[in-house]
Amino acid sequence: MNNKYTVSLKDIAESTGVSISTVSRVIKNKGEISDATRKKIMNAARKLGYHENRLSNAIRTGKTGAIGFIGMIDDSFFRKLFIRIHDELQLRNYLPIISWQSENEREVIKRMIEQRVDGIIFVPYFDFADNNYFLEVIKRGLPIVSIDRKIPADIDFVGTDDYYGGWMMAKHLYEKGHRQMGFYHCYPDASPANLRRDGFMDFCSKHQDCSVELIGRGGWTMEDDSILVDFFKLHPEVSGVGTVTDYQAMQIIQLLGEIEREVPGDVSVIGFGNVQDPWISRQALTTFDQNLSEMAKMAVTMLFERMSGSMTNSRELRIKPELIVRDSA
Amino acid sequence: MNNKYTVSLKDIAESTGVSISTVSRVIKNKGEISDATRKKIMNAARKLGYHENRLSNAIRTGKTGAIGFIGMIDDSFFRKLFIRIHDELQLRNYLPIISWQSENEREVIKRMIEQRVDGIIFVPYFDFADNNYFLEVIKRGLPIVSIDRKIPADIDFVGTDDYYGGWMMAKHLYEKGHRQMGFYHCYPDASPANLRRDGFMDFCSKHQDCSVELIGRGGWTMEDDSILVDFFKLHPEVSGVGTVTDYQAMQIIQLLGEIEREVPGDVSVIGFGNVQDPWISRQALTTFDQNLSEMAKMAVTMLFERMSGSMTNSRELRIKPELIVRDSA
DNA sequence: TTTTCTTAAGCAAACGTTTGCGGTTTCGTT
DNA sequence: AACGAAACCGCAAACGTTTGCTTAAGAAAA
Repeated sequence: MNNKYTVSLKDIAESTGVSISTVSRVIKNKGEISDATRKKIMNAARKLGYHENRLSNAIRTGKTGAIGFIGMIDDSFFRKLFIRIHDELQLRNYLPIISWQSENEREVIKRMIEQRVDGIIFVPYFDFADNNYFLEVIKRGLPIVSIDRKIPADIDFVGTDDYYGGWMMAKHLYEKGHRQMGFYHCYPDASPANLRRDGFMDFCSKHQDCSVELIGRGGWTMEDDSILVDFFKLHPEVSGVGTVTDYQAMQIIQLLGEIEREVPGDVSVIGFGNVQDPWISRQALTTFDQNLSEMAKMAVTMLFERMSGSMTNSRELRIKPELIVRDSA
Repeated sequence: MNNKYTVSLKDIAESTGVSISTVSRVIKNKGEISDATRKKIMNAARKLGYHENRLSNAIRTGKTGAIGFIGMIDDSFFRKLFIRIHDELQLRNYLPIISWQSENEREVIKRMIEQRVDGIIFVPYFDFADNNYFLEVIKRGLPIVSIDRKIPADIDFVGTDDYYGGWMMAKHLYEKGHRQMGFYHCYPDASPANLRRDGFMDFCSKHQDCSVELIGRGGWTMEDDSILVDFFKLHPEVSGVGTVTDYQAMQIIQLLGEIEREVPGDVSVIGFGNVQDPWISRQALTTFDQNLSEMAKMAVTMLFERMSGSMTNSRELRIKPELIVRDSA
């Protein structure tokens, strides 16, 4: 290292007049060292401000102590997920390297391999199409686990049981007496959203006295209020509404207020995600908790299992979301 | 490396029958190589899936290509800041290693030094008290820049001109005709919040026809609605309210609605931060933009200047926030 | 044919560690 | 006094690169 601020074993060795090996043994507390030299070396190390050099160890052992996290943390869900993953990694004395790219993940993965991360946790932003490079990387054995959204590759996966969530959402509304349902669905390309919709629709199909209508078209947030307004003009009988995210649910509740429909008096609304940002609303939202802590813990556990080489077949783990009944449904 | 999935120059050399040096020269495009061997080596590299090894280069040059980011990204402000810093780093082909710790930052800094990051961007969570270890690290020359909150150490700083922001906040209300002001202040330990308050109060003091009252006590969010309700019972004449964050502003606006005071008809409210989460509110908020892109760019620029060793004295840069007039004031 | 020049590619050292092996003390026993 | 054992510590190789120096071979010039 030509950095003036990094201190090496060599520096300590030279300042104390012993060999590098001896210094290493003292620092690592291995082998037999006399008390005199041990003290001498420890003092020098403290004085010089020595810090273990993970790089040179990484070069020998192949373990950098860094995990790559690929995923945009703009969204509240992904951010919370990342925070918990960070905490799990911190417990294991690992450090996360995080990056993302809007168009494709190729460059980011490449860059992380260059940095020799020990494994990658991958949260796809889109449903994944071009995965040639990805497959190539996996084939060579880089430990990877993906979260939330399954990609067409044979790798470990941890996510929410979205279909179950959608099903239970409809079930709850049904048990509360609602028979005319609406499902607000705006994520045509997102498999978790599609699964929730499928669960919701399937429950309704299975019950003859239950009807369901799809609300919405468009993108991630509900920019165009008229979609919902028009829907309720057309279907004034709908009294139970399921959504894909808490944000949608909140927007819908606010909009319903503006067209003089009370929640949950006239219409019940259920969200998904249990985001609970303190400012999101003053109306306590009935929603589904995705148990992010569990997801994070399982993802990291699976990654480390794969890093230790103990697993062979890829696994898929879907955590059941938990209904949180509050005031909106 | 004992990882089966990493490919070294040696692997390429062995598979093509040339020396490691030759392979290196081909990969790095340095020195004179015959077309035949160049092609042979390039093909082998592609086939084996070679990726540059930053670690072994780091061990020689002292440059890892990784930057440490220390700061909790729970808050929307810090998250957006981090996202922009990430983008700035990505432009320079650097990767961020991110971590934080609730109690103190000592362990995190230590861990990042172990990882031999080339520099650290530090966003203090609290106002910083115990900085012995910190100073020690800085003294040895690790390039650091801190953001948003100044810490008692002689390091580069980039932040918002908070005092100016508070001043302009009051000025805008004043120019809109308000003479009875309130300032909602709930962050006793946060210097940016204190500076905004100071600016706000000072403006009011400088104008004899202008009175100001401090609202609030407590933590980060306004858990206790009664604080505000009581305040307006006591001071019904207050018509202009400044706050420290957009979240506070939004909560206040919502609460004002509940006690039948119209915004901005009866009371004007200004936020700070221009968070603009799409779900934060349907009421367009008058607020101050902190120009996060500029902050991120300047922080990274300053860090790289220091990394290149060109700067000596520490610098302090405060970016003026920009008033964004919308519908709440 | 011999010398010089150019081109192409290998050798070896260095970066910071760890660790098996071996070497040198020191001390206790006979 | 001589021996053996234990305690302590250094040597050197290895991890993957880069790069100045050296070597080798072939071509051009003398």
